[in-house]
Amino acid sequence: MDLSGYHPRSPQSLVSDSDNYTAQELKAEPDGRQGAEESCPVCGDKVSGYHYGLLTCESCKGFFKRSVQNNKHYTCAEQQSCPMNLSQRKRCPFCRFQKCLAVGMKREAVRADRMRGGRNKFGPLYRRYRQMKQQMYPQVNTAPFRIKMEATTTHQPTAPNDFHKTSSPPSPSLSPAVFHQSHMGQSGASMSMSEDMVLTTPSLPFSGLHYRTFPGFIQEKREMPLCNSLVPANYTAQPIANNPFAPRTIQAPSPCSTNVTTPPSQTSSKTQDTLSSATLTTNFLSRLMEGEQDESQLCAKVLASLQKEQASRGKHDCLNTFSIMCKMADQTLFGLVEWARNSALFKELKVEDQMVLLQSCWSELLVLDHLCRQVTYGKESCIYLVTGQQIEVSTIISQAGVTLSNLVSRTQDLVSKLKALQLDRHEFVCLKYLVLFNPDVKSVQSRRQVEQTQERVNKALMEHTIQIHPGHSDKFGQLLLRLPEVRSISLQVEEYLYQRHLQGDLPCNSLITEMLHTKHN
DNA sequence: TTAGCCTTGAAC
DNA sequence: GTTCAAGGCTAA
Repeated sequence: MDLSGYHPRSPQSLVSDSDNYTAQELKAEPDGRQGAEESCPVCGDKVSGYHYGLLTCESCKGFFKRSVQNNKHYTCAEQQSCPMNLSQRKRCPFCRFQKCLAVGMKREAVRADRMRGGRNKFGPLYRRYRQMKQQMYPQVNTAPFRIKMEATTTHQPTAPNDFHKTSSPPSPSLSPAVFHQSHMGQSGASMSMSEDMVLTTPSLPFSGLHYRTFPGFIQEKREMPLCNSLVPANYTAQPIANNPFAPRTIQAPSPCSTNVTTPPSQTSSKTQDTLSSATLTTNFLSRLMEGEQDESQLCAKVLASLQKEQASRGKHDCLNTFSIMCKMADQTLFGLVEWARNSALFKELKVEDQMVLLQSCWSELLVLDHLCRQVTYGKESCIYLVTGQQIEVSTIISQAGVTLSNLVSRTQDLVSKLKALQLDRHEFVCLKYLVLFNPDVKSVQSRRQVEQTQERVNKALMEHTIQIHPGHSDKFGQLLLRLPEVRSISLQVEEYLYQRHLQGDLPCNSLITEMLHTKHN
């Protein structure tokens, strides 16, 4: 196993003991988010540290260990969906163990030889998780945001499907987003990030940052503290005319209540077979959609990160535009890594394979993410940033060098093609999975498993395009034909970023830098 | 069987 | 020498 590839011991590495966010720190820090006493993802009890792959409490650690060591086979007396919390965790070991596995506890971390002490292969993984947590939930409570914000135009955009509006306000703990709203308020704003360029937000298509999401889509049900509470329980998203990201006529059943591995019900009718196949595809796609990150949350994280970065600098030491862009990309990348890590399909892979796959495709995922944002929100002549700001393509091209201009042009060309194809959200997610599950990556151990998943996603994408766009028979092929260009752009991005890094332009303590180093080492 | 505390030992 | 995630011990 070679984990060093994923955690280079370079001087630029983020990973250092002083940077690590230990379980002790997690418990001790008074900060409202990261420093808060984290709760066990299985039962909600207080975590005692990393156990078998993730932060859990002492009792679930012991329970998981006993279950695996003694090869326990529990049964559930109910419907295999027993509530799991501090007071009820002892009631149903079956559901408890299932929850342990579902949240990502790893059987392989329980030692077969029962050897005590020492560290295991998950050490680097734990470090990575801490690092991600630190980056994704920075402490931003008190430091003033020193990026200059200037209100320019009064603008109160209306969301096309703003069903969150009447709900309760977001949690006060979401300080970055709250800050953003209170400072940008009802106005458009420009962010003077450097002397060389000013980004403006002349027209945001959403009524409020907190409620921004892909229009027409129900919020993800799980792990969505921001939006989940804002969606009425009985809400059903309605398709929006001409909105490629709106759900179509085929309504996906709740992913929680369906089992994609369940064979179709017995029927001899060809029509029914087709319907069952369509349902299976829809269910599978729904599962893929489960882990999609909410755009507003990502936006809040990016803003928080920028705020933290700026707060740590001197009053007259503003981030330049390139640094801000890098920071945005870095936070987006953290989000993508988190997305992959939370994916049920991805979790089935060995940790080593997860790492090499992510290491191989991170830049492609970034490019795809960017493309999706442009297709969804972007205007023809603007680039839509993850922060909700827009920047004129002509401004970039006039001020950027040859390589960057070329990259922007190529990307915009691709955006145009994808817009013409009316890429929808399901298709976009499938493309991400196809890129992630690449069996051709060198040193993948479970190649067959990766291959099978890729084939499965491929099939789902094909069936989806046929179901949703029956009049556009070649859409599937057209979508796949875009992937080599995505790959090509991503390689050019990597090369460009590496050159900027060698020139000292890239922030050292970034995930992107680390990824670049790993590749070049 | 559970769960809190203790011991261990490789990695740093 | 320190850290921290393993396994072990044991009272409830």
